[in-house]
Order: sequence, then C-alpha cells, then structure tokens
Amino acid sequence: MEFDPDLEIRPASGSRVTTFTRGEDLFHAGEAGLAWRIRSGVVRLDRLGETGREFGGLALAGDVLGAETLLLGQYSFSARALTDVFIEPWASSPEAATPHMLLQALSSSKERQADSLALRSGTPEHRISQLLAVMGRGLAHGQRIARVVLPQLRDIAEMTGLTVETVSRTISRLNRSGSLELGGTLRAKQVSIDLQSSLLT
Amino acid sequence: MEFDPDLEIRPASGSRVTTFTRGEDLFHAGEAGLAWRIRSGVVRLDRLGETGREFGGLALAGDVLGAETLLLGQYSFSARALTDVFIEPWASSPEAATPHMLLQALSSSKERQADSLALRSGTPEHRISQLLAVMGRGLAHGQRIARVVLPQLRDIAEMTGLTVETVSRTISRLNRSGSLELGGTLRAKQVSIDLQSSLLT
DNA sequence: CGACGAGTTGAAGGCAGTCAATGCTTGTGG
DNA sequence: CCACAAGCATTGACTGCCTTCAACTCGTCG
Repeated sequence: MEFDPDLEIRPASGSRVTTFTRGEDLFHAGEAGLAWRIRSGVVRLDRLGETGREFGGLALAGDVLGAETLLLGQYSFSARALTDVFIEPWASSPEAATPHMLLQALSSSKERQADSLALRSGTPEHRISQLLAVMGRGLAHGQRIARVVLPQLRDIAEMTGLTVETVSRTISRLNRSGSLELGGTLRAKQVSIDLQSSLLT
Repeated sequence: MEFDPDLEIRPASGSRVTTFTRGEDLFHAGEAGLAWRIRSGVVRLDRLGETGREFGGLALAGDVLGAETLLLGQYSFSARALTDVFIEPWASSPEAATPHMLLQALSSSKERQADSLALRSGTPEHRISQLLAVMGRGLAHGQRIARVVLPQLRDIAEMTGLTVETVSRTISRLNRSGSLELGGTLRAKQVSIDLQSSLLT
C-alpha cells in the first residue's frame, strides 16, 4: 500500500549502497549530508529536545531519510539503525527529485507518522506488539511470520513511552503467553511474531 | 524555521479560500478530493484504525493536507478542524506541484510528526502544555502570549493519550497555578498561554 | 420542560513508574 | 589468566498517579 514490496530488492542502476549495523548512527541533526532512501531495515529518528534526544519518528524500507537537507542544507533529525540497514542516495539536488518521487515520500511520511503515534497508544502489550509488527512489515513483506532482531530495550522504551523495566516485563509476559517467541543470543535477541496475531487488532 | 511566518496572511493570486469552523470535518479517509494548504488554523488528522478513528497527526498553518490524493486518488486520513480553519487548493495535479513546494511539504511534515509525538510524552501537564504551545505557534507567530480556543476535551484527550477526566483536571490545575488563563464562554473556552513558559522546557 | 452533550468533581482500584538488588555478558588492565 | 568494572537485562516490592465508574452541573436545542 504505502510502498512497493519489491523496492528494497530491486537495485537502482549505478547507485552505491551504504550499510549500517544495529545501534549505529546514520547521521546527526545539524550535519550536512545527502538525502537517502532505505533499501532495507528500520531506522529511528530523533529530534534534539529539551531533555536530550527525543523520539521523532520511524522510517522503514522504501522511506526517504533527510529530504530536508535539499531544502535546509542540514539534517533536522538524527537517525539511528534499529536493525541492520542498507541505504542508497536518493536525490542529490532539488532538481533531481521528480514530483512522483516527492509525492511518494510525502505520502509514506504521513503513513509512518501514524505508525509512530500508534506506538504510544494503548497498553504496553499493544504498544510493543505494534512496534514489532511495524518492524516486521519493514523487514518481511507479505510473510505471515516475521523474525525481528529486538532493538535495545532502552530504544523500545523511548519509542513506546514506557520504562525499560515495563518493556522487559511485557516482553517476558508476551513470551510466556505464546504471543511471541524469543530466540538468539541475549545480546542480539530475536523475536518471531505472527503479523496476523489478534494482538494487533 | 519550518514555515514562513507570513504564509497565512499573504493571499495566493486568484486562489479560492474555503472556511471551516471548529469541530467540523474537512474530509474523510477514502474520499476523493483536492490537496489543500492551510492558510490558518489547526487541523487534526485521523486514520481509521481497528477501534474507530485514531489520532494520526497534526497540521498547522502552512502545512499541506491530502497530498496523497495526487498519488492515490483518495484521502488516506480524515481531517477535523480543531480551530476555525482557512484552506486553499494546493496543487491540482502532480505536475502542478514544484519540487520546492513538495520539499517544503515534506520537511514540515517531519516537523509535525515530531510535534505530534511530543503530545504523548511526559506528564499530563507537559502534554497539554505542549499541545497548546503547538497550537499557539500555528496561530500567533512570533508573539509571546498566544490566545487559543480550546478544542473539545475529547479531542485533547485522544491526541494526548489521556482521558477526558484527566484533561479536565489538568487544565483546572494549570489554571489555578497560573500557568494558564481561561476565558471565553464555556462552549468555546479560550486559553491564554505564555509560549516561553517554563512548562514547555 | 426534558433530553442530550460537554464538562466537572469525587472515590476507589489497578497498573505502570520508581527504587533497588541480582545476574549475565563484554571489555579492560594487572 | 584472572579480577574487576561497566553496560544491559531481569525481577521484586512499594508508591503514586491515572483510569475507571459514578453523580452532578451547565448550556443548548428539540
């Protein structure tokens, strides 16, 4: 709906791809740089607020990062990789961006805005399921079961507006109740989720 | 920063302006229609979620509404006026939208995304002050004291993720403590806020 | 007048936050 | 190689705040 499922596997001609690993920063607010398009992965955006960095949005495969540099000459947000991320340059100049590209970016930006807000609605169970579902959609298109590498609990807590302790307790509870399946090492814990689970309704 | 302070008082040549009053719906998700630019006022966007309409974002003076119609042929969100609102047609076709216009829309969309998320962070006092501050910025540019017509408590509650009761209690408390000044009739209650108040830090 | 919607206020309970202690893993320096 | 520190996650106990449920007021409109 909001993006083409094939986008992240169809290479753009002659474009160079940059890679980031989970936890790495892609760029910081205030810096100058290019605009990027996410080939695959999930990125967290932060605005420098009064109390340090505060969550400012999500970006998934197909979304555009840092389009504001074409207008302002610098990034307005900091970007951090929640999963391993592949990005490619998007448009080097305002003229290089076609109306269609821009409209698509604008449209999916609004979708992502609603997604981000949903992370702060409802019970802790609902919020975390929502986050994992969004990340799953950004990683495994069309599949029913998605395997997601958990971000750090601190990241989850900041995005959902909960505390680390509550996040930890909630994930344990979801795991015990079978809504979730934990795997992987303790450092890079993986989660299998059912994207059609009743938790997301 | 994110929009020109003069935008809403400089009439575009030959464009027609449409008016909506507080509480009115501008359009609904799924309908076909134009893309609009807000001349003045504050608009709430909603996505149809599992449990009816759920808050999906804010839009202020200078922001673009319904740009996705140019791409998808229909609105993705419903729009409701939180204050009296004036809007004008923005771009009738994808070709009519210049890269500069689109980049500006994209940039402010991201700003607004962070603003919307801030409405769901922190204590009830902080959330409501944040909302009133954002609305004040959208109405009274550059002034220190802004006079804002309060949205319905139900709207405030849904946007901040609180209950109407908590919103009512919080506003009363802010009023008693002097952070806020209530005025106007009970139906269209007005609020004077100090945009540089310590509450917003 | 009576019904309805919107807002206010009170009382009680639940649930998330806070504080604290522990375990696990990784990295560092003796 | 071992001891130690630091970061992250987990678990427990307790407090406090927001939600929930309820009753009531006020204003508007039929």
